[in-house]
Formats: sequence, structure tokens, C-alpha cells
Amino acid sequence: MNQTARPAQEPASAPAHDRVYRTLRTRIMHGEITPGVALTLRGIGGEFGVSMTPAREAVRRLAAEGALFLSSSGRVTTPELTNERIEELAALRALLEVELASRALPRAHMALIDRLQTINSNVAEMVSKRDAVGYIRTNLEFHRTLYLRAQAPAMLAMAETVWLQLGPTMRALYGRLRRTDPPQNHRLIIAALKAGDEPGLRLAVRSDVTQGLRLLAG
Amino acid sequence: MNQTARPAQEPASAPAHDRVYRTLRTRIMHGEITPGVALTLRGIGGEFGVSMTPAREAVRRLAAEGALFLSSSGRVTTPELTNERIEELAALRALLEVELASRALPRAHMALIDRLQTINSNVAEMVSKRDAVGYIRTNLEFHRTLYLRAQAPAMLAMAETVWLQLGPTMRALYGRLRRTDPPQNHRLIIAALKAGDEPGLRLAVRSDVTQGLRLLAG
DNA sequence: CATCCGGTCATGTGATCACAAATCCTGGCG
DNA sequence: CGCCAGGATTTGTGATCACATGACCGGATG
Repeated sequence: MNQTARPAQEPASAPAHDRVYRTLRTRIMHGEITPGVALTLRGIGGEFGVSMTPAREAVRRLAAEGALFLSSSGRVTTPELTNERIEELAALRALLEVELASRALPRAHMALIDRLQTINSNVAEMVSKRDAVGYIRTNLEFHRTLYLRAQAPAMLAMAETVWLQLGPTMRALYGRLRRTDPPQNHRLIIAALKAGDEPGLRLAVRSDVTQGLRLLAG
Repeated sequence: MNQTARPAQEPASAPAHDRVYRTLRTRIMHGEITPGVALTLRGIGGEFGVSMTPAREAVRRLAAEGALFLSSSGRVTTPELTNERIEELAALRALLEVELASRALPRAHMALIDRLQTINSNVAEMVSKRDAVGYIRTNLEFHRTLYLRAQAPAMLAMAETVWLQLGPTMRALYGRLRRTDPPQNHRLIIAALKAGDEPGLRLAVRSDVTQGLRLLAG
């Protein structure tokens, strides 16, 4: 019971299980946890200064979203994805995110495009610094910023679930990635947004989403 | 402690929280719970003869899947969907299920089509009997049987999540439905499967998925 | 008669404990 | 040297309890 200090971000309501859940979630989504490692409820509880009960809730919630794998005996690990599963999740990303981008297009004002360009420069910086976690984080921020304009919360939530499942593997993907080229597809996305070119946007998003995963599963 | 009798389906391993989860899940998916009603952890625990702990886990898991709504104070109710949300979920169904059907098409042998026709006659029977829950159950069984052939478990899981969110509202939808016509779109789906007609299949699935929800949100 | 305030009750949260099962380590046997 | 058995330990599960908070119902007051 030492972590009672408010992390300067939680205004008032911060149930313990929710704090644990959110922290673990972003960790997994950003690829900060390598696939296959085992987590223990007591360990998590100890790290966050809480008992097993909130730790268990957070873990089960993440398992329900596919972010963690529960063995038959209840042991919890971060999942190791098969190639088929990776391809399937990539197809899901394509399906969902193309639709989200398409819905965001008519609402994409100049202010949004500016923000996307700013984020994109951050992405490029992360690539040049070879910061894997930073790259994943800013890359997802780029996509989320665009999709928020689609006004489709359920669809966005599903896309985030897919990101979550891909998180640990994305990190491994980045490790194999030897290039330092800036995100070309992101520029195509921005260009299509500016031009109001829906087919071009769909194609650009599909390429951006598919390319990385392709080489991992190849 | 009345339901201690094994439901004749659980061989040995039946963790309490999992039993509670599965039971509540099918109840919700089949529309047996009307939207807006409140559930209590102690109430659920009492019904299943378990303590609050497994009940809480089951509820949180369902909430993570969007099947239940948690108020800010932790109160749990089955969600009441807005029209926008319903339209969005219908669009998700169309997106996911068209893809699933398309992937199932090349693997659809005659035995599968026979099974689909059998299930479809059950659907028709439920419609004629005005059995809302039975209709929803057999209708979902029809779709699931087809999509299982797609060999895409992650995609199927997402589709089921959408069904889950739509469950309580589907029941209300059926209440407004005055017709007793047999499922026309199901026959179109079967015909397209027989003919190996992919565009026709996509169209038929999209229509089947969209038509019902359209009149509810209209 | 509406409104606001009071307390009582129900409900979720989280800690702790007992228990069973799975895992792991170790020592002995082939 | 490899393999298996057996016990110690770790780990998840579920029950119970104390506590805080929000809901609900009552009456008193304007």
C-alpha cells in the first residue's frame, strides 16, 4: 500500500483494478512485453501494491480481449501467435481500418490533417532513433487520431482489440525490420485525405496495415 | 444451491466463474435478458450457488466484451443501445460476416449445405411458432455453422462479440416483427453456396444481416 | 404539493485466508 | 548419464469479511 500517491493523471476515481488493467493494456499494446512470458497474479499485485483480487480482474479482462492467454490450468502468459493467426489479424485490421478511414474521410478537416502530419513526423523520428516502443505508440496514435473522426466507437474498439492482440508480436516484427525509411504509406494516406480520394485512401490504409505484418508471416 | 446438478455437458473441469460466464453469455446472446435491467453480484452468486468472486469475474468478462454495461459506480446493467450504435454494429456484422462467408465458400461441401438447410428449416419452424429466443438461437447457429468453415477463429470471435452486443436488442426487434415469412435471405445464401457464386453470396449475407436491424433503427 | 434533506440499506471494491492443483526441484534408481 | 518419482513450493480459485459509496425511501418544510 505504498503507491497511494496519485499518478498525477487520475483525477479522483481510480479503482485499483482499472489502474492495473490500463497499465498492462498499454504495455501489451506497445509491445513492451515479449510473447510467451508468464505473469502471476501475486507478482502483478506486488508490482502495483494491490492484492490478488484487482490483479485477477485486470488479467481476466485482458484475456477476454485476447491480449493474454490463459492456459487450461489458469496460468496466464502473453500469447505467441501462429502465422495463420497473424495473417488473420492483419486481414481484420485491413477490413476494419479501411472502413474506419473511409468513414473519417468526409469529416477530415485541415486541422486533422495537420495533426496527422505532426504525429507522422514523430513516427519518423522514432524510426530514425530505432525506438521500437515509441514507433508502435506513435504509429497507433496516427491511426487512432484518424479513426476517431469516423464517429464509430464500436468499430474503433474492435480495431484496438486487434492492435492489442498484435502488440507483443509487433515488437518482434520491428526487431526484424532493418530499414529506416520513413512511413511512406502514411504520406499516401495524408495525400488521399487532402485530395478527398476515397479509393486511394482505402488502398493506402490497406497497404499500410498489411505490409508490415506480411513480412513477419512470410 | 439448486443448480448443482451437472448440466450433462461439463465433463470435469468446470470452474465456477466459467460456468457463470457461459450461462450468462448465452442468455444475453439469445436475447433472454431485456435491455436496461440491473444485475447484482450477490444476486448472480445466489442464483448459481457461488460467492461474489466468480460472479464478479463473469460479469467483468462480459462487460469487456460489450455484453454488459458498467455504470461509473460499478453498477451493471444490460446495455440499451442507441440507434447510432445499432447501425454501427449492423455495419460491423456486414463487414465481418461477408468476409467470413466469402472465405467459407471455397470450402463449402455438400454436407455443409445439407446441414445449413436442416438448420434453416428449424429457423422457419421457430418463426412459425413465434418463438423469439428459439429464432435467435437457430439463426445464429445457421451463421456460425457457415462461418466455421472459413477457418478464421479470430474473425469468428469478433462476429460473435457483435452478436453478443446485439443480443438483448434483437429480442426487442423480434417483438416488433409482425411477419411470419420464412428466412428468404437464408435461401439466397444457400443457393449462392451451391452455385459457387461469390458476389451473390456476399450480397445475400449483407442483406440478411442488414435487413432486420434496419427496421429497428429506422 | 413539490422539493430537499435525512438516514437506512443495498451494492461494489479490495484484502485475507484456506484449499487444491499444477509446477518445479531434487535425489535416487536403472 | 538419463529418467522417474516424490515432496516442497508456487499459483490460481473461491469464500468471507470490512469498508466506502451511491441509491433509495421517508418525512419535514417551504
